[in-house]
Amino acid sequence: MRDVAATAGVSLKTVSRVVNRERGVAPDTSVRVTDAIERLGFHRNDLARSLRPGQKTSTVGLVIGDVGNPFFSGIARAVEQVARDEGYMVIAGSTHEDAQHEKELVATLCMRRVDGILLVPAGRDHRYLLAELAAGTAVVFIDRPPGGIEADAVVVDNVSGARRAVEHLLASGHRRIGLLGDSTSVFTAAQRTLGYRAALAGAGIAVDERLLRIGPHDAADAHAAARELLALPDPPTAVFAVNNRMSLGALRALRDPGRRVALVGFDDFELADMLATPITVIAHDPAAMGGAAAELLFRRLAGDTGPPRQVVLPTRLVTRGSGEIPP
Amino acid sequence: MRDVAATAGVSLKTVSRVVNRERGVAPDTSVRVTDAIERLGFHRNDLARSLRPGQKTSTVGLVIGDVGNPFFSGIARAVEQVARDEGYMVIAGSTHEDAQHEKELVATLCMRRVDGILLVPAGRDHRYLLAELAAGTAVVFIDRPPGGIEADAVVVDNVSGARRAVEHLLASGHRRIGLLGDSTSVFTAAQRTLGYRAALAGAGIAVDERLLRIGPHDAADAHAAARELLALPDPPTAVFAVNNRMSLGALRALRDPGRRVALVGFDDFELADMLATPITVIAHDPAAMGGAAAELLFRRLAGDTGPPRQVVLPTRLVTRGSGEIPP
DNA sequence: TTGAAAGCGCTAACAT
DNA sequence: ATGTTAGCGCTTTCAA
Repeated sequence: MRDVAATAGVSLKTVSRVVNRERGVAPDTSVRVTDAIERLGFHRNDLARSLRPGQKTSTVGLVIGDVGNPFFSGIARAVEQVARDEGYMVIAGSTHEDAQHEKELVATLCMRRVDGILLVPAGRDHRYLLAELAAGTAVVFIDRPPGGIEADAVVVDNVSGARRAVEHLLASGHRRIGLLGDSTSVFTAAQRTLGYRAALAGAGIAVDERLLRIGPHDAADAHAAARELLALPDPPTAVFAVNNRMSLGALRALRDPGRRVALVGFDDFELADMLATPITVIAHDPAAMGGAAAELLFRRLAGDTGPPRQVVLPTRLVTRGSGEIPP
Repeated sequence: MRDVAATAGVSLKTVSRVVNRERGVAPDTSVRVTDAIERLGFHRNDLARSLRPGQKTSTVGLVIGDVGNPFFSGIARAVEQVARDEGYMVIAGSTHEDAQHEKELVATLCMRRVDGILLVPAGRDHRYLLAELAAGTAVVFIDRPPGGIEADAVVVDNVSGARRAVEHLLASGHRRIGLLGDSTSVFTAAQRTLGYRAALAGAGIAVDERLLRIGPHDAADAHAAARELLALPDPPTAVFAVNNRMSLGALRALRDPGRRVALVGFDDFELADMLATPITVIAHDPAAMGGAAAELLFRRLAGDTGPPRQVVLPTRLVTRGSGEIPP
């Protein structure tokens, strides 16, 4: 910037004025400065800029489970869109569902002085965020609520969605319904398992714990777990998969044409309607969730200081075939 | 940091030493400082840190087409992984295949002083990067080569992959092969169209331009275009789709069970093997591409100053059924 | 082992 | 309409 000033024969402040489009610069001076900027290939250093107190970095942090998972990339897409409209950039990182990793990512983002953080938490205790919150960093939780602190959150109605799924299977006459449950440390998976239990309880059916497969975390694990279920002496006639990875695993295990096992999955996914047996799902909208969270964050950044808000998004049952297979 | 120094009763520099784990600090002094840091919830300001000349920001920029597209999110995932291992964060943005948008994103990243940029370019002219390159910002192109400048690039062998796809259809006896071609402004789509033409030329078949649908850009466009193809008086017996979005569109148009139209798509995708008719594809590995590009970038950041390198990754034909349907 | 002073690139406040 | 000065939070000499 100093070089530009020297080249244009003006002071630093004048260059600053031109760069930031402040008014009160003579047209010809402005042109001289613009020329110098062009000639020198100058870019304002936004790091130095945001060093001044009271300045924003115009950056938000996004912490998700895994960019490679379409559920999370759907969120990321929506967040990026909103951020872009607000003139913000997004720094993103994946936790791979590791609480320690989540903390490290958040710490790194704070050192980078992001104005706000959008967080799909992996851990359950977020008291480590108290200092940041107090320091004025806006934080909005996505998909899973905060633990140990009060903060904004946008989540899905997991329990009733899962309950709905299982009730749908019960309505078709299923009585032995398996569960592919992901790791209990994943909040949504735990909630959906509760919904599963609630539906069975509501129908007066005792839960057969042998039909529960808690623990598998990726599609390959889920595949193995689903095979185990089918290999039981008295296998389930239907399966509820708590998320898209579980559904994928289940699909591969269930495709054996000899047996017709019903399947309902939580999370919709691309091509679910194009499969040999189209998949019935509890659908919700990751993009809407990401968008709502981003909107909430920017409202905070714009000065909204109301009490923490919790937005709960609805789910809907999409029947496509796999969930309507009779026992 | 000043507060920490005051609280611990030491100088700024001593705090700096402790924070950066420099040696030459008495153990008890170090403890006092660490306590103060803890008590004050202090985080080093990495922005200020990287303001000093010669300092890195430990940040790389990633410019892709669209995080929501699994092809790009596969790249992003691999890049993030490598960056993480190197202690870097990733700032990402999507161009939505708009050249102007690409330039703006790159400019923003430069203002944020990223150490390097990984770029899936939307435009064809990258001379605007010359100043940055000269200023020492490392740039690696992904999926599409640079235009007008010399720079590292990791790409896929598009022409021969596409040629292979079409030759596979020709080998089954197809003579009227439609093309779903995406926008010509997308480099890979253009290259794959060349491969299509080359295969037909090699077989001595004149290209029927009415079977080419150039222009559709998302799956919905592709769906409409595929329907147009099928509605022709003399429709194609096979279709080559130049990328995953085109394949998705084609799929939905072709699922009418009454007619059996063969399909080969460029880009593999999740569940391609689980569809009613499993899809034959020209597969390659977006993650490998992203990973290789990131490795190359970090080698540059580590001081490698060799001539620009171009890495060309192979493709492979994966036959699953849709490409083996006879005419 | 510790500290003082200078300065990175920028902008806010205050001249001129 | 333009310039001067100070200082953001840190690290880098250099000195004690």
